[in-house]
Amino acid sequence: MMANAREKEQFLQYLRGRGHRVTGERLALFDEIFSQHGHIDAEELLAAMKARSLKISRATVYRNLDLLVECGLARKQRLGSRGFLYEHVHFGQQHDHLVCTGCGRVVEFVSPGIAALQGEICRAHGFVTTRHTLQISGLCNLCAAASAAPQARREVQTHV
Amino acid sequence: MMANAREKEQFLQYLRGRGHRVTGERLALFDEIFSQHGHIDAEELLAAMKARSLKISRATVYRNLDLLVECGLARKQRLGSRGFLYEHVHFGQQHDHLVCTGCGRVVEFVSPGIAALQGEICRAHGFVTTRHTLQISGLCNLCAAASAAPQARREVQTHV
DNA sequence: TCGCCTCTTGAGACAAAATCTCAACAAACG
DNA sequence: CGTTTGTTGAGATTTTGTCTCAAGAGGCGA
Repeated sequence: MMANAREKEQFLQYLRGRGHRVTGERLALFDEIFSQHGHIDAEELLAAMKARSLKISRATVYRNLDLLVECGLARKQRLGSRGFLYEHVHFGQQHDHLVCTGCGRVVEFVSPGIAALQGEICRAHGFVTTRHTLQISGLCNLCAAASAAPQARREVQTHV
Repeated sequence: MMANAREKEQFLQYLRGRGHRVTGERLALFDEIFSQHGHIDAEELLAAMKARSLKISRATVYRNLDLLVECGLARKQRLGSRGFLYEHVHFGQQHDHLVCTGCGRVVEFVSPGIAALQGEICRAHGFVTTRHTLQISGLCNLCAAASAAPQARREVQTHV
């Protein structure tokens, strides 16, 4: 049950260190996002909390999700065409995303090689790599097959 | 003036091959996006066309931008927190983006190394790399400095 | 513990971005 | 040239997220 003790401690330190208040809503939101697996959007998070009879408003969810992102306990990303998705972050955890532009499927991956090159590129352009994010978009095998099939008789592009 | 002749030919082939009609609006939109440099959103594109006294509606701009993306002549990406940005694509051209999450600045870069690893990762997960996109988010030097300064006296995190 | 100060919250208005509706229009084709 | 059917335009609608401001509550000193 205390699986997120370190993260919660980090959250409390962050709040106090910044002069922010430790409210019931903030703690409830923390618990909720750390009980969720994978990516979830603000609206779903709100619904999940309402379903548990927790009283919290949409505005508060949005505001405090940004707070969690600021202190590094959550990531906020555009993985699909719709809005932002959030996911909680554990100590030392780091992965990036492969997103299918066809069906929206998200695959997590870890690539030390890319991480290293990414660091080089950031440095070369004067970027700081804190809280960086790397995202690759493409078509998953199913969507690639689906999009190729209906155009099977399409003329071969002679250019390139 | 015929600088985009190959691309326009590709567009016409795409339209005819799919049974789509070659309309004045589609050609005008093609000309507009290929006359623009860098990233531009649908609304700006619409405004630019209106400014040239071209008659076209918002819905048509959105619909046909998607068409251009489908045939590979444009890229549609979320580079900022707001909506989508579009850019035209030339034959063989390929670059990726480094986006500052602080100020929204976008830097284009080319990294053969990352491209290769990206290909490997896609293959490993059954993704097809056509029309792929790679995006790195971070903080540019200015934003990093700005965000570090006000918190200079912040306690050192003892974890990790 | 009490009370004050100020930050935070909630409900709904508001704003921004993109899609949808459907009648009028026009490209393609014979 | 006329028919067929994909396309367009204007505005309503949906979606996603932010803003407003009065009411509520955390934190701190006494």
